[in-house]
Amino acid sequence: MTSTRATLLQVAERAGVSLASTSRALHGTGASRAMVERVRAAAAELGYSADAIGRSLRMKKTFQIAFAVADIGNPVYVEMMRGIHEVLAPHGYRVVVMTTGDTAASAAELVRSLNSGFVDGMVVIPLRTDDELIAEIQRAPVPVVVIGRALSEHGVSSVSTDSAAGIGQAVRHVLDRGRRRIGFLNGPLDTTPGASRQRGFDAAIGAEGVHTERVETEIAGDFTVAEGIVAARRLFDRASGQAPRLDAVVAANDLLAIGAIRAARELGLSVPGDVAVTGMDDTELGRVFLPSLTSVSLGSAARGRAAAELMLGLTDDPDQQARQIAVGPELIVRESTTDGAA
Amino acid sequence: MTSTRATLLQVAERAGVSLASTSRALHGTGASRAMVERVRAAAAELGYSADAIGRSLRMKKTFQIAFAVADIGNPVYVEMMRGIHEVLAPHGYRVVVMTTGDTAASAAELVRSLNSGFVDGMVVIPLRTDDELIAEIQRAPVPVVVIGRALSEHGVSSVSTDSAAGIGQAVRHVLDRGRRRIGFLNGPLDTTPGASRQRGFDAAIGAEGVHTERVETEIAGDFTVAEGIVAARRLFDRASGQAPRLDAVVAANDLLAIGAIRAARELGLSVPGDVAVTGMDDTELGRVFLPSLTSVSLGSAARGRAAAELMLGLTDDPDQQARQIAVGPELIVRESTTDGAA
DNA sequence: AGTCGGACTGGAAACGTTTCCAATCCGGGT
DNA sequence: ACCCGGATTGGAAACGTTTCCAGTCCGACT
Repeated sequence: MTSTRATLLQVAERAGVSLASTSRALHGTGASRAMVERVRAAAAELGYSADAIGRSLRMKKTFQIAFAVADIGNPVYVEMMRGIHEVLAPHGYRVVVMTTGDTAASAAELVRSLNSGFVDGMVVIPLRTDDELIAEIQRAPVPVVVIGRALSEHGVSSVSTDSAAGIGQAVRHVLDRGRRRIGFLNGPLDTTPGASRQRGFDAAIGAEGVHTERVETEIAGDFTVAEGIVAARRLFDRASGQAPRLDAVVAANDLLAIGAIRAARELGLSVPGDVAVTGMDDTELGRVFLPSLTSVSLGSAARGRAAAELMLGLTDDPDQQARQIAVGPELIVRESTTDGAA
Repeated sequence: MTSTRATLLQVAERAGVSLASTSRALHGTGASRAMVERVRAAAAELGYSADAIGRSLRMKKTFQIAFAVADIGNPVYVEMMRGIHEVLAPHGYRVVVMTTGDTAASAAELVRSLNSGFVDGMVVIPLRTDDELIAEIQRAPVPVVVIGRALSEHGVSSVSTDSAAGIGQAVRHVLDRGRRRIGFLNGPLDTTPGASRQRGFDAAIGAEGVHTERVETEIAGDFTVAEGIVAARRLFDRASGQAPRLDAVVAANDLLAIGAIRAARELGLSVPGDVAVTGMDDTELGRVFLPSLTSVSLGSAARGRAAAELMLGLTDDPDQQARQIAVGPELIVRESTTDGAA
């Protein structure tokens, strides 16, 4: 019952050999069979286990990767974290979670904190991106991988997904099902996802050969169910007095979509009978909801895994060229746009 | 554009003062006004920021706390992590996430890994607990706080909740609403939550003055929606041929509850009309579900915060007496047990 | 038998920080 | 003018590990 942990030096003394040999014997290279055995025995007797800090100091490697998001607790981020952890853990890396806050400046500060060297790299999902943040990423002392916008022009490694194209898939899907009066429920336009999804919607509606009777866009205060309900009410209200009621709502994420469904129910509208609803992100929430939610999967776990793979490559060779990986969106059709009749 | 980060020694040379004074000036105690200014200036010019590893080695403190759960990704754990992070971050602690795997042995191994000293403490949520795990916790070189079972008798700090009492609240609630044919949908009995919730259910049903017409228990293979659906089908099937159909299902967590609702819908049963359903954990999933889910809140975020507070106390004084905190369960009534008629 | 080379070992330095201890400085009281 | 003490300062050690370098040993080849 030693109150203090055994050190390598103590193992060395116990085994009656030098510190250097002890290290070699335990770490594994260039030690004789006999030496290894002898040292192992001594280490076992003392219950030795190597100190991570001492090792880190000497090796200049912490075996830790930071994962920074605006809000741990958001299901999408959680799934990414799971993906990241899944890839990194088998390689001996620990994952440190951090929160960026929701401004680009606070994210930049977090990136700057990498200077203290507590981690070998960082995977970050900035809600908003500006030049300062990009500059900070470029001058970071360890590899940084961005999940979100593709940043090839800045020489930053990133994992992106074409959420604009994803919204396009959703729009075409509801058009295919004969809907012509379409509402788009988006989140704040000054966020990265908000901006690109708006772009995707406008492009899809404006595309060659698309015929609609009515198109409305409404912006929610945030990407949450609560804000989704409020904004969806406005959307339906706006559409009410006038002639044709909306028969489809394309939402910028699953939470907003669920908000839309709840608002529709309040008005006595059935989903998908009166109004079809699509979400985005393919969260568990949407999967188990009633009706289950048609949603555009952006491959959260896949993006997390991809980011982790990129990171592993960069930690091996920090000077390698920045790479971009794109994960394709995929429409998952479920009950909220299809029930009974085709 | 120095390719390598500045070290304290470089700052000292630049300022033309000793290493010791430089450290004091930046860290803050026992340095003259002039010295502080001089060193600060030099540090700023070099873009110096202290190396976390060097500091950790010397101070024997990592400013990191581990959070270990079976499965990051489970909404309940995520909320706890958020609570933990919320309390710890302002004190300068980082949170390292780790997965225990679902056996007691693998959790024990994780606790043993604390010997490498990469972290100042650990908050762990063991799915299963055995003597080895407890022993490992007791001999850990840093404070360990357990969320789950109260472990006062072993001198282990823990944050617990009386989920048995919580199930009791749910049972009484459905009884109050006139339901008499009650099914209990539980998860595996060899898990900590499974065991105590079963105990709570049995106690509530067996309590003085409780009148029921029918009581059934069904065990799902896991605490998931998918397993919940399967087990709920068995529950309803079992009840079918015979006379009175179940009019309430008490589920051991929200995921199982949602599984029960889906299974009920398959059979054409309305919720809460034909069958009332309660969950446990008060997850966002349940909050936004349709119908919104009556659920027993075990205060996930609150337990996370409490565990973090305990941890802060222990890192200040590792030898202080182990403490136990209990967070009371609270029934949150929503649509799945009440709609229209009282 | 003498030399060469490979395999192994030990000494010592280095990673970047904080802090103990001794030394220096300065002003004020005698 | 001298000494005392508080306030600052610098030197050096220490935290625990890995790894460079030089040295030792031993078998094998000429």
